[in-house]
Amino acid sequence: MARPREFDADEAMDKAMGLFWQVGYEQASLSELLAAMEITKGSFYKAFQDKQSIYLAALERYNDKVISGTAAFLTDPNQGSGRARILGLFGKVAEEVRRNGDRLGCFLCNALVDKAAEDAEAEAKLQAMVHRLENSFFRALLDDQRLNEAAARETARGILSIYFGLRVLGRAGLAGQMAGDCIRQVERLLDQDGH
Amino acid sequence: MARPREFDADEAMDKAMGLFWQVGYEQASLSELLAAMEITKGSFYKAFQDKQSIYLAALERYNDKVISGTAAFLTDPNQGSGRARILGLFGKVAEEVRRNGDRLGCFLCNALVDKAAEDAEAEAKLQAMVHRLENSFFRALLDDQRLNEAAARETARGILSIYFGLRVLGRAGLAGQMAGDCIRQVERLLDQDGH
DNA sequence: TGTGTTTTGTACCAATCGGTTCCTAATACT
DNA sequence: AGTATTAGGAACCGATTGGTACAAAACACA
Repeated sequence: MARPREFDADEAMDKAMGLFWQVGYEQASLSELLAAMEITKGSFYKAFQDKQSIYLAALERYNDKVISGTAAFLTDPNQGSGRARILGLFGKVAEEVRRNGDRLGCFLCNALVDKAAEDAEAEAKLQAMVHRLENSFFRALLDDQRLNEAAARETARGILSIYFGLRVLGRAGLAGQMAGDCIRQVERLLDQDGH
Repeated sequence: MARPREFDADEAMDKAMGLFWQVGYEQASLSELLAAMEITKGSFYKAFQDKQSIYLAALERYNDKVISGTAAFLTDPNQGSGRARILGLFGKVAEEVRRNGDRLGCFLCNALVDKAAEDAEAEAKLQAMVHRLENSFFRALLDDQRLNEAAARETARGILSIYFGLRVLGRAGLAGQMAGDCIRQVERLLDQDGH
C-alpha cells in the first residue's frame, strides 16, 4: 500500500558503479551521480543512504558481478587447462583494449589507488577482492598439477601483479602497444613451470 | 628592488608534490595544499598560477627527481649487471614497504589511474615518464647482452608491468606479503633469458 | 472512493570549493 | 630617506559540494 518506485534500483546501481569506475570516488560528484543514475536527489537519498554507502555498495557489486565472473572463469575446468584459462583472461583484457581503447581499466585496481589507503571499510573489501583474484590464479595454476602449493602461490602473485600493471597501463592509454608483450611474459612464467 | 619571498619555492613544491602523491589531484583541496606548503593564498597564487599548474609542475618535479633517479640507477654500469640493477630497484621498493608500510606507492602509477584519462597535458607527461621507465629497463636488459632488442623490449614491458602492479599492491596495503613473491617472478623472467 | 504509505521533486541548508581583489608590509636601489 | 616593486594576508566572490526538509504525487488496499 504505497507508491512504487519509478526506477530500477539495480540499473541505477550499475550506472553509479560505472561512474565511480570511470572517475573515482571524489570526482564523481553527487550531481553527476544523479545524472548518470537518472534519478533525483529525493529518490537517491531514500533508496541509498549517502555517497559513501553507495560507493561501498558499488564495490560490493563489482565483486559480485565482475570479480566473481573472472574467478569463475579462472577456476572452471571446462574452460581448458589452467594455463589456457589464465591466458584466456589476459586475452580478454587485450581484446577489450583493442576494441575500445579501454581507458576504464579495472574498478578494483582503480579503487585500490584511489581509496584503499583512505577508508578502512573500502580497504577491507578491496583487499578481499585482491585475494580472491590471487586465489583464482593460484587454483588455475594448481589444476595443471605441475606445481607444488608454494611455487603456485609465488607464480599466482607474480601474475596478479602483471595483471594490475597491465590495467594501469590501460588507464595510461598505453596498453594497446604493451598488452601483447606483457602477455608474452605471463606465458613465459607459465611455460617455465613446465620443466 | 622588491620584497623577497619568505618561503622556499622548492620546498613548497616538494610539499605540494607530497600531498598530490598521497591523495591525488581532486582530494588535495586548495586549503590542504596551503596547509601542507605552509604558505597563504596570496603567496600561492603569486608564485604558482593555479592548482592545475602546480599539479603539472609536481609531475614534472617527480620526473626530474624520482624517475630520473631510478632511470640513472637502472642504466648505470657501476651498479652491477643489468640483472642486478633491476633486482636492486625492486629490492628498494620492497625495502620501503618493509620499513614504513608504504601506502604511498609511486606517484606516477597513482597519477596514471587518477588523472591520465582526464587531462591531456597530464596524460602526455605521464606517458613520457612510463616510456622513460620502460626504456631504462630495456637498456638494463640489453647491457647483459644476452638478448636481442625485440626480446629485451618484451621483457622490459613485462617487468614494467610487474613494477606497476607491485606499486598498486603497495597502495592496497598488500605489498608486505606479496613483494617477495613478485620479485621472485622478475628473477625468473631474467634468469630464463640466460639460456 | 477514500485512506494510508511511500516515492518523488523542489527548495533550501551550511560548508567548502578554486580563485580574485586589494591593501599593507617588506625589501633593494637611488 | 625616498621610492619603486614585489610578497603576504585577509576579505570577499560566485559556484558547487554533500545532505535535509517537506509538500505534492502516485500507488495499494479497504
